[in-house]
Amino acid sequence: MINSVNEIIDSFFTESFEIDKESFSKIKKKYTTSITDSLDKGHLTTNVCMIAAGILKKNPRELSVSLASELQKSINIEEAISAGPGFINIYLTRGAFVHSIKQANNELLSYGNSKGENKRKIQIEFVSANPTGPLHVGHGRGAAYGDAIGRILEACGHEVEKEYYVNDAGRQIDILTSSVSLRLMGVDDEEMPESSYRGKYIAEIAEKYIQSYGNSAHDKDIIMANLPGDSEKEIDEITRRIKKDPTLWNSIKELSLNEVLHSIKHDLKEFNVIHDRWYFESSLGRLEDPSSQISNAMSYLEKKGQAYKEDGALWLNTSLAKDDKNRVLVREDGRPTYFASDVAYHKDKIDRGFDTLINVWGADHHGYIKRIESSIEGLGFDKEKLNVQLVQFANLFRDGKKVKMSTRSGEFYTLKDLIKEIGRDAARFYYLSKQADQHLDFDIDLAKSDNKENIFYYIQYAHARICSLQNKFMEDNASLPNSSIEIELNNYKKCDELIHEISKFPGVVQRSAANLHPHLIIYFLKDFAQSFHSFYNDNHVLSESSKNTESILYCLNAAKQVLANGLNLLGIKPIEKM
RNA sequence: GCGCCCGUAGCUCAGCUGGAUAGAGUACUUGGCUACGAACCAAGGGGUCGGGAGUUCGAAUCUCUCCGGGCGCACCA
Repeated sequence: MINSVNEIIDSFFTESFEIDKESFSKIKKKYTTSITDSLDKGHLTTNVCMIAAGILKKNPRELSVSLASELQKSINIEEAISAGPGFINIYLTRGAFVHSIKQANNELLSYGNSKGENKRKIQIEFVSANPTGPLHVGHGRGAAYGDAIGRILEACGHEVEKEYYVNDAGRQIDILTSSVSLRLMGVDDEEMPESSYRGKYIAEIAEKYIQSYGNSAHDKDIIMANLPGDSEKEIDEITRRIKKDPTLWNSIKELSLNEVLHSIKHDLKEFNVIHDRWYFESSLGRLEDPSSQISNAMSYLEKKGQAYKEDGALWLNTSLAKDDKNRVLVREDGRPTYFASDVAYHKDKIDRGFDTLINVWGADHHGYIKRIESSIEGLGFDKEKLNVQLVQFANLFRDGKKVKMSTRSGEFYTLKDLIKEIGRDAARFYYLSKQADQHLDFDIDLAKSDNKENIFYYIQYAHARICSLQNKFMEDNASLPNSSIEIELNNYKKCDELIHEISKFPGVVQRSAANLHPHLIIYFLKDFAQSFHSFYNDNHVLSESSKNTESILYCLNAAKQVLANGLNLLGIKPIEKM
């Protein structure tokens, strides 16, 4: 509908005025026709006259009066009125206005989706937590966010691949392996080094290891003798000693990594988050191997003159792209930095042919963005391909107090705990309820409460109420109604506000996709639920005349579809019965 | 010092590429179940959108500047 209005507007300007191409494209670029926020301004509104007035040096009011009379000729438009400083408020014919009810009833699950004129191949990399322990509540936010934008982008016609980058090659994995090894040697809670992982899950992994391989531990007295005082050096020295038995090391490492990955995958599945691909850092290969991906990436950068040797290390000239300083790719001693792996990984992602790479990162990584962007430019690609979305940490509150979390000691509130306490869908909902790059105070008590303050249930309640009405109706009828005849004939108008809201939904989904903002859907659903509850309270649907009841129910089915589709885009299952 | 984010009602927050009288929830004061689910609805008060300047027909929204708060700035991962 908006498109056909825009066509009239465009031809009005191109045909009625001697207008050069440049001015017209300026107007076309700036003006908008949109659904009004409330019905007292009509159904649609456009600001084109105020935009054009400045460019054509005309009076906006006069423009709007003549454009309004032009618009009124359209068969879908009942009336077009010039309003305010030069807006045009458009009243659609009854048929055009109620069209969205039919559309939602016909398209069902795909109502709100769009075809995507510029369909892109998009990769979203998210969560990517180091596989050194269970996911905690901080990871949950990134998981919910990445998954939701994936669903929303797909609904807008894009091709989306979701990926988890597994850092299985670095020092953190060494520490994990050492931690498990120490447990196997019988090191107890008190004795565990400060920098080791000490959570309960470490002991559980050790237990698993014993079950599979028996207890073939290192000699505790040798490993633990004369360790350096500095806690970081201490754990590294322990690792060095344990690694002297490579067979044992590798078997412990392999089992530990598998166990942790298994639990991460399990938690994500419980959270309704599925990654299409798990990409292992180790698959980039080693620098010693000249045919590995990481070697290829490094030599490619060197050949292009982007990387250079200095003080025995290999540096990337990132400051050319406005990074503060150049960064080391390969250390003096020949070991690659984490950055080197990341460069190689991003090269691989681009080589795989994605138009857009969305990286969902924890906010503490924001200093890292410029560096990666520079490396992408250094590789000869447009840095616009990369879109980094930062996710701020979520603070949990219970009884008005912040829930404490200390990661190293292992006493932390895991994602699993959260799902168990408030449920998967409520957790997803509240993670998504605020723009991702802003701090989120996650109130556990609120998420469990059962009043309007808990907007998750407020929205679900609207859906459940419609289901309940339908069930009641079905007690005496064979099937649900399939038209809104009384509403179409304008005999019943009390649903109008709701219909107006139904028609807004596809636009909300598009905006949400364009900005990568799932929370826009949440706030829309909240307002939408409010419109419904208000209608429901004022009107007793099932005691209307049978014609009216049927028409209303057909309309409410469209409303139910909007609620369901909105929730589905967030990865949340609509509730049919509270 | 440099970079990123934030500052909107007492509190928690919405506000889309600039648009018409700045919105919700909560709290406070009231009213509404002999009807489909009261986990609900309705009404009221509450604001110099951190301050200032600029761009514009029009600014909470864009630009600059100042103030206040948070975070990040490794040959760690």
